Amino acid sequence: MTGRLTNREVISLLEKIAILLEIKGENRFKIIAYKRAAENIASLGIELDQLREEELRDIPGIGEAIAAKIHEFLETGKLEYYEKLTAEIPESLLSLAELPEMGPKRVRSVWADLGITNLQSLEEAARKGLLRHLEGFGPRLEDKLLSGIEKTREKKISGRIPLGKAWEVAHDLLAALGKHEKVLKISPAGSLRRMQETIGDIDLLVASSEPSSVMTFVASLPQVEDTILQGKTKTSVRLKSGLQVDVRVMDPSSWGTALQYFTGNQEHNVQIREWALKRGFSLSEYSLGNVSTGEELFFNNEDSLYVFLDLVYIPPELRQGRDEIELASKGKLPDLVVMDDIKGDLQCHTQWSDGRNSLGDMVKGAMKRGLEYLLITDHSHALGIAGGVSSADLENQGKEIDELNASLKGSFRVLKGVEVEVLSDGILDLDEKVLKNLDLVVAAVHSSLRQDRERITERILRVLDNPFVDILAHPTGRLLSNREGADADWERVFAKAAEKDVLMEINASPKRLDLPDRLARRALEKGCRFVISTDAHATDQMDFMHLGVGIARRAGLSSSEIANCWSLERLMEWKKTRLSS
DNA sequence: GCCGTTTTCGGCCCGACTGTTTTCAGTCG
Repeated sequence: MTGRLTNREVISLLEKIAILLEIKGENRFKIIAYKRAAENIASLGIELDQLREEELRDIPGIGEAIAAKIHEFLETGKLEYYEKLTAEIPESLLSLAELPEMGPKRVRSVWADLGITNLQSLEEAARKGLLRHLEGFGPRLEDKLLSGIEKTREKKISGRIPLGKAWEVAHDLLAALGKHEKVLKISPAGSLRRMQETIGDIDLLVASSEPSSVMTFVASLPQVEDTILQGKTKTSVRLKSGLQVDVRVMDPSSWGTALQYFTGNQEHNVQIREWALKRGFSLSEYSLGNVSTGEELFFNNEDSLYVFLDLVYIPPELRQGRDEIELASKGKLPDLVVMDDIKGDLQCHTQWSDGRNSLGDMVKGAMKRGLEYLLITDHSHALGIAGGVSSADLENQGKEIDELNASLKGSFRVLKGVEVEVLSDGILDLDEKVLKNLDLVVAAVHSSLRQDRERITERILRVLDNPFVDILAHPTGRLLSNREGADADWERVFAKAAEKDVLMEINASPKRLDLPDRLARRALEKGCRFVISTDAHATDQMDFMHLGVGIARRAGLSSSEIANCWSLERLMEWKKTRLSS
């Protein structure tokens, strides 16, 4: 056995195989199979190295051949098939395939005809004007490739951005577009609408009978750097921030099919179109065509389209190309939590530690957002960087909270809490006699996240065994596109959390989104219950709640499983029974 | 290479846009 391999490494291997096979010119369905397998692993809530080879085959899209390859790779750290493949097709061609406009055919072409195997030699050939002589190439493409190479070097082609950031950008664009008089309807689409944790580009769908006018307007917006492409119904622009925005304009009569198509994901769309075909209908973004009669059916909303196809409406967050169509056909989709279900926020910070606003302001912020209760959870003192509170501070804060509650006369309830630091051995930073006086206790790991799996797992399990801990904050500790989460054995963590009824947090901070949806789904399967918390360090950050709700919906969570959807009475009753058990 | 409410073999979504063409291939989603 070599060092452990993560799912990420298996996904990367399968993706590389797919691209190499494309360059090789293999059967395209074989290529799709590798890509599908990689995608399905990406949304898996369990580490592959915890599964036996037979169990790998239970993952959709993974059959005998790919299971055997994954198994070999996990066991030996190598894959003979891959080594043979790269002996035939140079691995360095993968870097060419990452360039915009360079797909497998063109990569093969420059390699086979000009012997080009890396970015430098491609750039040289383009500068010398050698590429334009290849079949299907020309001067325009040569220019595009050169600028693509340059942008890649300058890292100007932005990678995926966090969901929260994408919503900020989209919000402005939607507002601007909404003012255009020819815009009849407008909606976010794509991964943004599906609330995926990171977003590659922003997709917007517009209904209008004058597409060209709308698209010209889009290209003229002040945030736009340049127009990547513009056709009759579709335009893509790059913003000054580097982010790409795709706008598709459709006739309002096609709104239902168009929004369905443009929301995806790709795999869900493939499945829904196959599902429609089995029923004799061909689905496109324009309409649903009856294959035998040629009759076209139009849907002005998504709901009626799904219902026509003998399904119930599938919320965008569940359109992941998993088992959602099968569940929808049986009416077994979960009843997903919605923003209106949220009654309180169970993690926030004030000026008592590293928050920007006073306790009173945070309470006002929560009331303004229609909440009924707010748990104050300043950091405990071990987290020096955050100016954490001592037990004496907590006592004084408690008095402030009592006074606030007295003045609020029951219209809102401020709850006493803390985000208590978990030390490296799993011991808490505050005494039990302090913790037991609080309404709810949130425990969090902020340090030594890089401990090996056994050690960090034992550490978290010890926290879950502590009878005073009610909530485990941001369980993995990851920071999106910045820091990987802890490598804990989540199967054991979730089993223990379910046993002890410690609530798993879905932290809605755009930097975190933790638990991630794939792990939250797994936790749900293990019987866990949850909270969705903003972790607000200022009043405006209380608006992060919708991001957390999006992640929860992707995980298939209902309000009954989320403690801050409960009434205050039920929440406090729950706490009481925990203390007495 | 995967998969099964037409199938264990023969299928495996559908269209926009660009640059190269002179009717289309390649890329992208």
